[in-house]
Amino acid sequence: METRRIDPVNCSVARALSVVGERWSLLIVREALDGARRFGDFHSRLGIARNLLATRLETLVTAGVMRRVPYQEPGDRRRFAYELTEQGRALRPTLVALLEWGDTYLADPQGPSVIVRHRPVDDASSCDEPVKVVLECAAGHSHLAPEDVCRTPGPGARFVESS
Amino acid sequence: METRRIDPVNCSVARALSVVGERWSLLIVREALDGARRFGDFHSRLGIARNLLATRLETLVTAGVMRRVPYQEPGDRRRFAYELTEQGRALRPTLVALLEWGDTYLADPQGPSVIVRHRPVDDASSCDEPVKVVLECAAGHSHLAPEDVCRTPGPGARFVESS
DNA sequence: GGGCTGAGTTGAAGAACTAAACCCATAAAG
DNA sequence: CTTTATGGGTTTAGTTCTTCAACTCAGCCC
Repeated sequence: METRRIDPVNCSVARALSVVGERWSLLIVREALDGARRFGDFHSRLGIARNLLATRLETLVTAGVMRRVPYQEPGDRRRFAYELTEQGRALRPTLVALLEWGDTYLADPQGPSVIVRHRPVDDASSCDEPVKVVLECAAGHSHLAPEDVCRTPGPGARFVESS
Repeated sequence: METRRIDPVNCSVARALSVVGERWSLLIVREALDGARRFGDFHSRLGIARNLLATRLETLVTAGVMRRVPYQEPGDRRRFAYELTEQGRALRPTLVALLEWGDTYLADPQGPSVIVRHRPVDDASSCDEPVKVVLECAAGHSHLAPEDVCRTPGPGARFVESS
């Protein structure tokens, strides 16, 4: 029997992974969300090989996730920093989801090493409660369980035949 | 089989990525969420090399993301299928977040190829609206922007020296 | 000039990925 | 009872990615 299925490779998940699916990309984005800006920041925080860091940063810049901005500190030469674009900051939910999953199933015996809180950086005034990622539908139903959702073809769907 | 696992940083994101951060792992989980069960399902849907699929499935099984279950179809020999554990199904929000990010920034010109809807598989009765992932804090503030959250140390935090 | 620092490059070794051929057990066909 | 087909892998060979360490380069500081 032939069935038509959504082409699994023509899919935003696959495209997203082709940009941030490499071993270090999401960790680089995570450090950037946490304030890393310079080559050496990323290198020393992550322990990634320098050449790999260079090519990853370049990949992320050409993909539009990060931006290479010149800067100059007084009494120092002109250098480059890497900062997230809006596209890069939009990866926050993905990282929170991964963090939550890791905390739940691969936890350090001492508990999570990082907690994401509801507070803009450098603003001590707001609510500060831990943040979770939840699935919510357009009709307003929130906290959907993984079983409560399914994939359906969208306008850009390609189909493949399979037996 | 020996698995490498170079815990780069003590963080659940890094630990999560050491399980599902390899090139195909999340796509395998995605196909499983969409109903793939057998070796050949994954192979034909994804086009992944067979040996790699075999080791990925083994990795996912030993990591507790999938389970290897024997089954037998009438008039056929006993075979094995791979199904997600609860831990594996819990990756749904991560995949929805990646899908959303890909749809927003790497979209196919025709629009998304996949839409996730609020409906249990094979239940035509429920609301069917598209699903999004949102950040929500324990105090009930919902739809937090990436800028509204920050990382803070948790009970299991390790600290490293850096200059 | 000589040394130091941040920001990379280069190169060799090893690990991971790909593709294609091969293997094995069962079952169905001849 | 031999042959062929099929699902589910394993082997092998070749290519690409990662890693680590060593090297370069430009500008500041003495």
